[in-house]
Amino acid sequence: MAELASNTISPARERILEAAERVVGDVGAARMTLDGVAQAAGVSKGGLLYHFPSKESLLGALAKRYVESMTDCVEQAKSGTGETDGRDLKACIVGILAQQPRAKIVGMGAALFAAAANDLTLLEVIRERIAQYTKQIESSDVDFARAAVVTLAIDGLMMRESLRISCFTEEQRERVVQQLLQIADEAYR
Amino acid sequence: MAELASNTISPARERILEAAERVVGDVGAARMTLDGVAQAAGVSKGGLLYHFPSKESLLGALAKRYVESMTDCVEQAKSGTGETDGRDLKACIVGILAQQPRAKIVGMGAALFAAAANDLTLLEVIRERIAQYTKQIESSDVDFARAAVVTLAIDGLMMRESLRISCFTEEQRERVVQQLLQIADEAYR
DNA sequence: CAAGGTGTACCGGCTGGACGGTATATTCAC
DNA sequence: GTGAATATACCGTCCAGCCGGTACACCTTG
Repeated sequence: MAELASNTISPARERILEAAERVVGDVGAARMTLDGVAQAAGVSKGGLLYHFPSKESLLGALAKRYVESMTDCVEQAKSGTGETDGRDLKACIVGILAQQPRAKIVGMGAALFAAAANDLTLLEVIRERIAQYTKQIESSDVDFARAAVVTLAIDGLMMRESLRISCFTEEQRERVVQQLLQIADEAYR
Repeated sequence: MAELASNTISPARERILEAAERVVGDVGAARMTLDGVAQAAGVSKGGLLYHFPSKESLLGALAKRYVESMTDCVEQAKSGTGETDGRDLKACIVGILAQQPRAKIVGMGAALFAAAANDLTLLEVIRERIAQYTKQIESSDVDFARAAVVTLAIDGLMMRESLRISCFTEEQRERVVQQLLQIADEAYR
């Protein structure tokens, strides 16, 4: 478990969020109920509602958590490889796709779809993040189109894996990641 | 119960499917109700239930329609550019991403997510299609990794647009498509 | 051809159950 | 004892699926 530097962290709160992700992955976004999440988290419904006053707030927290966790992964990979900032395209690839507990990313993707299924506006957080990133690669000296293709491919792979419709073998997946790294390199000519 | 052969095209049936896509796009997957779809299609709920005996069957039809429509787009683009088969990577790009009524793809993507939200198993159709396509690019003489990246980027862009979180300008999007075409070309060296 | 029969397409009300949310009770920490 | 954290019971709403009915287009058959 990584320690979260953000706001006050309640252990129960975290347990609920994790349980919610599990439930979504198991039964699908639309069939995720508050009772189900509470049961999976080992908490009563009232306890759940204490931490998240409404279903929407739970979904919102899930979406927010997704963005934060994603940024964490990239940040971690960036400091790990010692890349200068402005060149975090490769950190995205390594940080997101080569993550050790693969299930983490899959679960968070599923949570994202849950948020989307229940309320499209909950995706605003993601949209802002994408807008920010798009602007970043546009204003830097990197080849825009190549960099954009890399980010799109990352999204595509994540989506497939979250929806469990990815059909790559481990070896094929590794080759794809290597290819993405190469395209990212080419973008820095 | 009336079993409909998959080929029979009832005008009402088609109208319902289109309405369902519209509703999903408007209110989100989880808030899609049979009443809402029936109203949007200009039929009564009973009429809807006549064509689709259950909500699941409606969702299933939506997913199936998605796959079929996708194949149609590619097939159409392939015959349009006169490419030899085995080289339909570029046809995928042109057929799916450069589609004229953009809303069509967006709507179908939304429908796909609706199906996924209500029942993960409905995605089996998509999974099979992806498996088939993965095998195809693996066994052909095309550079597997490059081709895979192209398909992933297509998926990523489609997903972003279906979820309305894409932030590209028209001009940027065009450059991305051109870049994909170029990478597809490079894959055939 | 008329009268009754049969199948298709569609309608709209109903209901049982599920689900989100509230109100209230209880426990625990300080 | 005070307030945070958690549990239980309950309420109102919403919705999927069912059912009985209608309209109409066809057969039959006498």
